[in-house]
Amino acid sequence: MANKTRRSAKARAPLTRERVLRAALTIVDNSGLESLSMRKVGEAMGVEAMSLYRHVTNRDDILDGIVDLVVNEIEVPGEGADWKVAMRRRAISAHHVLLRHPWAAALIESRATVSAARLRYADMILGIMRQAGFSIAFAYRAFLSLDSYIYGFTLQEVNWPYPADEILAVTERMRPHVTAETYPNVSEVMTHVVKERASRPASRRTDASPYSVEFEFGLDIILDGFERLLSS
Amino acid sequence: MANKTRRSAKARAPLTRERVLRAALTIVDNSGLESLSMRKVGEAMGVEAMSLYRHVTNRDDILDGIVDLVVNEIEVPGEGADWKVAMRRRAISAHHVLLRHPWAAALIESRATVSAARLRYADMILGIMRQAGFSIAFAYRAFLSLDSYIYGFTLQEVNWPYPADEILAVTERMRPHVTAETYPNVSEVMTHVVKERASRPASRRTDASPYSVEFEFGLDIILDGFERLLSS
DNA sequence: GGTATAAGCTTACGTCGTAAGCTTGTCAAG
DNA sequence: CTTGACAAGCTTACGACGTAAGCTTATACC
Repeated sequence: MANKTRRSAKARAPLTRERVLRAALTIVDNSGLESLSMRKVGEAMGVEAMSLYRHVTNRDDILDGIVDLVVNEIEVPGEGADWKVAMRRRAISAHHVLLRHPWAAALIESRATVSAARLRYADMILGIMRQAGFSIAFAYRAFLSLDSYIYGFTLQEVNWPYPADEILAVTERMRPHVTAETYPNVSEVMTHVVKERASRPASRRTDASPYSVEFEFGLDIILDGFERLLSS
Repeated sequence: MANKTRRSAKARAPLTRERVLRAALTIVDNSGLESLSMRKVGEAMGVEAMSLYRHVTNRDDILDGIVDLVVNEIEVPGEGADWKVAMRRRAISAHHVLLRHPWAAALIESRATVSAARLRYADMILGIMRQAGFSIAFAYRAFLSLDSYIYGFTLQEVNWPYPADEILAVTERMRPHVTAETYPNVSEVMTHVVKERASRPASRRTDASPYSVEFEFGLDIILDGFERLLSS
């Protein structure tokens, strides 16, 4: 009772920016970006919506905050490793992280603010390439290209109408509209994908995403391109 | 007066889905995605918001509709041309179109529905590659990779804090936070970009986007990668 | 005990998408 | 010319949203 930090009847941990962002992240991960509202975040913390404004400046600030939480989840190997291995690993890590938070790819690219977390991220990646002998101009363009690919691919992937394990259901639903007469090439690809998935081992690796094969196809083309330019 | 199609005092063209979508597109192009509301579209057409529901099913339907308008603006060369030239041209066309409608890149990728316009688009591109000797699996992956790059790059570009012609102002504003001590590699790149822009002719081509050099850097890496895989 | 401060709360405003049902102009059938 | 059906646009209303302005209350220090 006479506890130094005693609070009113309904005791609860005090609000902090950190805790607000965590609560928001949970909501967004569970129910999607569109269901993030100040009122819902408040409710999740047992607090009124307006109380949040003591700890974050507004809704956009929350969005920027959870983007940073996600960016910090991406693993960037130290500068010691071979640049190609390092770039490949961080690309795959980014891919995984963005799949774990399917709303994040869209949000990261649509936020104009460049936070400290993103600066740090960019700096590490540029550093790895510079140390490997990339010129400044080359490292800059390589970074832009590779990140464009990573975000673009993942964005398509997470917004694909249905998850990869329902691909059979999807194709069946689309079949009536996609026939050899209407869209011959799409039709051809659809049957190919279905067949190829059926024959693919249940999961190549336990942690692999359903589209990691396709992701790594483009990734390796880009990295090989860098390598060729680097040695010329 | 006794006109067969006489309308009430305040005459105006009748609503159609087409006209609603055009009005919405104008609003979004002029004032951004966030300011598209049913009420504003109605106002722009001299009509109440609820009247729109006779011609579109809801707001999402409008979004799908204007995405299709934009997708149809992308030029896809016929199947006759060399595949590499054709892919390069349509990538650059897509890039231009997405810059003309800066909200579109984010929206296209975040819409789950696959419209007829997008199916037609995909079919033409797959067709060009198939005809050039790409296997089904190869064409599928190439299409995914290239589009990931195009959308990812443009999405970063349109959300860049400031347009390219203000790049000097931007760097100056960021300088205090980005120094050789805090983020050495980003700092290095920033000075390089500023210098390089200063020496670059005002515009390489009149219709070129400010980042077309960077865009085509990654584009050519990917296309060259396809070429190498094709001939092996 | 007194009082300043910070944390959370209440109320309120303007905006949004859209459900439900109403009015009115048009035109074919009788 | 009347009738009545139908389509197009309108009115009203509801619950959700972000957040401005100001209030209350619990704690911390003198």
